[in-house]
Amino acid sequence: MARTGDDTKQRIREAGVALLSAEGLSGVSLGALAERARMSKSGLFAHYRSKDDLQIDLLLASTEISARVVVTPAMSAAPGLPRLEAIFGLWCGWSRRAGLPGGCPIAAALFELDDLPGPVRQTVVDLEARWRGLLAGFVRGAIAAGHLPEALDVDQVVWEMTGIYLAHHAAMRLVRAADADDRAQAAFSRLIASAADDQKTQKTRE
Amino acid sequence: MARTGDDTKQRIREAGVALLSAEGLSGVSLGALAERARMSKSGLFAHYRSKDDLQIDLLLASTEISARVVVTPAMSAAPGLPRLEAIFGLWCGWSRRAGLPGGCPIAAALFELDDLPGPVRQTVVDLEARWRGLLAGFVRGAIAAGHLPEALDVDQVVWEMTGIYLAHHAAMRLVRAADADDRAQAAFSRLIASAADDQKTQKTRE
DNA sequence: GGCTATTTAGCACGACCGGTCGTTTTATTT
DNA sequence: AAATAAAACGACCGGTCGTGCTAAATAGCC
Repeated sequence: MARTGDDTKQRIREAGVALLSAEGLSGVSLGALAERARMSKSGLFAHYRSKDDLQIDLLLASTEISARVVVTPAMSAAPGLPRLEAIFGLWCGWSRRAGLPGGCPIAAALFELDDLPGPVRQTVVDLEARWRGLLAGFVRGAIAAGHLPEALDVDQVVWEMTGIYLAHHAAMRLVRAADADDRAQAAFSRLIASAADDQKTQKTRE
Repeated sequence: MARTGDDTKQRIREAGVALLSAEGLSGVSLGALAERARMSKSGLFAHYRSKDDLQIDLLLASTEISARVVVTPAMSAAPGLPRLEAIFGLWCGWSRRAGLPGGCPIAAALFELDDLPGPVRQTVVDLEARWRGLLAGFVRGAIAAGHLPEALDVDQVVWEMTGIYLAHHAAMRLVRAADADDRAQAAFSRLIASAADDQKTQKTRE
């Protein structure tokens, strides 16, 4: 078996995710990626059916990495609120910790594919929904552990966590603000403190 | 006097901001914009020194619109907290209210120009800083009016408002979530409520 | 070593990119 | 009506884009 092609594909994915992180979806062109993977444009293209296919594969590869450096390590924290706090801390700036040269590829793609339709956009939407569901599970875990009130609007908390993450991304990448981590942590702490007294964020709709 | 060229430039800017809103900076190519402004590529280009120049002009045009539909109307609200609440409400989804076909051009550019350097990026950074300063002024206004505590960390509040705005943008444009406005409003209310009791968000550093 | 399947490279294509050219149209002034 | 200046035009430059088609290299198996 020992097919050589798998090694090459691995190389492509590595270089591709790095490029995706650094320059966004629009920066991932066949030529640029081929150069970085040290192979010809057509040789690279032979591994994919289309550019959409490539982009989707790179997005999936990104989530595989994030699962490895964000979700898995968070599971070693105690269930409930500690685990929720762990995953948020690991989430912010995970791309840096994963050795990527730029920011979170999915966050960038979120804004890049605003509304232009197509399979790539759908992939991003799906990945985002899945991640949102995963976060919601962590929040529910904190509720089950009695650390957060039953009546909490889980989706609202996840929604606001996403906002903090996006602000962190922007602060890090665009403004290059050194205090981004502190700001994000402060915002998250306030969110949790506010969620803890069920007065403020209790569920209003079904 | 009565120069014809100004009308044309006006048409270019209008079509350009619309295109920028719909497809982002990368969607604004000379050819595509020329087609939408119903003129030739070269005729369009004659109005600018370079593509960077064009993009910068369109970004400025966007802020002019936002100033008209966000800042100005907010000034008619009572000074202090009401005015702060007004500008936040007007901020979220302003592009839709301004008749643009897509989302906030600056927010999109924020993520599109992650880190690739150049004059366009610098423009976005500057515009963002200016907007941030403007928001900070509104927050300080609420403090001056006695609606928010003196010890409040103003920048932190602005930072979190930005997060809510970005989450709102993503929810509207990507997920097409119908409840984006409600979510944003709830998050903002919680932020203000939390800021009102100075325990949580008091200034820690200088 | 030769056979065959896979993997890579080479090459060409049409479309579009940002940008420049000389020319034609349009409007203003005399 | 003639002269002049501004504005828009169409053609075209070198490049890069995504994507096919074909040939060369490289592997595993007998």
